[in-house]
Amino acid sequence: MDELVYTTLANRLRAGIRSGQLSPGSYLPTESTLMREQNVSRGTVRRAIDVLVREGLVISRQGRGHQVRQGTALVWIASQPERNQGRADGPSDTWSRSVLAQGFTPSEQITTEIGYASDAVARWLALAAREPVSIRRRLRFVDGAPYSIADSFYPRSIVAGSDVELPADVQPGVYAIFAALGRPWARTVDRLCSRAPTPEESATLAIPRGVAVAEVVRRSFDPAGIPVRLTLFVLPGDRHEIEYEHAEATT
Amino acid sequence: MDELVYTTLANRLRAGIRSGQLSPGSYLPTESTLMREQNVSRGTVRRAIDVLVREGLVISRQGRGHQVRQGTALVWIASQPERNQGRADGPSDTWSRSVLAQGFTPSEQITTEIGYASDAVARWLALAAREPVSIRRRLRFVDGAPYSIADSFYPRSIVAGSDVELPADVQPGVYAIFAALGRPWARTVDRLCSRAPTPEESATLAIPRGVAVAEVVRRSFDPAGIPVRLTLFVLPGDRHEIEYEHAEATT
DNA sequence: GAGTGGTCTAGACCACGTC
DNA sequence: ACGTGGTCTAGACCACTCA
Repeated sequence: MDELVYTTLANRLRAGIRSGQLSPGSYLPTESTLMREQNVSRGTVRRAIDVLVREGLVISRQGRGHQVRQGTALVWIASQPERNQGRADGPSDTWSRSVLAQGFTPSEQITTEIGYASDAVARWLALAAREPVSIRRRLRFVDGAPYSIADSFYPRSIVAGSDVELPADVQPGVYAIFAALGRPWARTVDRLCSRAPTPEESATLAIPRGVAVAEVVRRSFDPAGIPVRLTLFVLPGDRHEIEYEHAEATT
Repeated sequence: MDELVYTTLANRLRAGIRSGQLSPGSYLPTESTLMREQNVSRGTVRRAIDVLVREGLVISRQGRGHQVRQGTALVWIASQPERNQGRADGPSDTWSRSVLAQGFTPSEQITTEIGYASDAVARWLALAAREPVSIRRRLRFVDGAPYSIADSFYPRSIVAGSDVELPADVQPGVYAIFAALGRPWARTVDRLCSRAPTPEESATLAIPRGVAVAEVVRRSFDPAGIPVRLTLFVLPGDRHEIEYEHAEATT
């Protein structure tokens, strides 16, 4: 069933990685070595390695070699997104806290801009196309390496002039500001899909060729059921696990 | 920035698909046609098409051609998994109900077996390795086509002899049975990751080459915090969106 | 400059689907 | 029998890294 040459080679290499024979951080034999040892052509060798790259086991860099990835998948806690807003002890958002708890150093680069809603954003926020929105872009880093994107979009009709538009950690939290503006949210829904990254995402997040990303569309609705906040997360699949807790599992 | 030949060709084809020029269900030009028209070699043509296959836009079949996929991504409602258990009006599980609501026909093929916990299952269920578990495998279909896998694992020490071990839709619901056994669950946590499918998954779910799957590990805990149920979902990325609702989004 | 991986070509054979 | 895509080979040139 598995007589395919590149599959067998991929399996052989994968076994070496899993068994620890090829330890994380070390390099695979070079392509020419594998060609010689396994008596296959370069195309076949590259195809086998490509399988491992797409599985997130191996990182390839031109001029360097094919390196076994360090297994550093972080857990992204998606539940209760606002639980820590405005806390005094340490960073105020759930993401930073959970990265810290896993022994790594989180950081964020926040920029804000005023723009017009794209078609997709308008659809998610139930706005007319090209209505003004306040955009808050967060590029997240773990131990200094780019990790994920979290871009929030707010209808300008709600947040114009408020602190939400400042490019900094918002105190005492975005939710509090929305509550003060009379538009607290009462319900949040996430929509996930996995897809191939766009070229821009590959570049800013340094996503290895072939790795998929999870895109999370998070919308928050006010008590009247109108969406007041949209956040788009882009989470590279090779460094993320996502965790959700169901609040009430019974009935 | 994008001078790569295969990338440009992929972009050109993708544009044709998005614009509707290449409508869903129709076939791309054959590889030899593209070679001739674009003046590139076969390897480059195949690489470009491979990009589209991995994005879930195109399906390739030997001897047939490269076909534009029909866009039929269903939404998988992950929240409140037990809400509909034991209902009389229609199918009892949330999945079937949501597929019906989206205008498709769900079906399931349920098999049960008694086995021993693998390392992974034992770890998730906090069991010793190779402890006996009751396994309930569900292969789910939409309009007759295989769609996803949902395999549940229960410690045999809890469910031995109960209706959970029957290969049928369980009445009045698995939760009710666990409650009757004195082990209702009080908390459910999902862990998601996206990865490449195993060869078996590719075969049973007919996953096109290169498409990633989302794996969802769902665990339910009894009031003492002991895991009593483990369900592993395998959801091909090209036909699924996953939706979570946050129960309490405030504070 | 030597060696690495990244891209592209040209050609071969095989497996599958259709006629 | 023919055309399709799937696999594999051999060889070329380029871009990058590192000594």
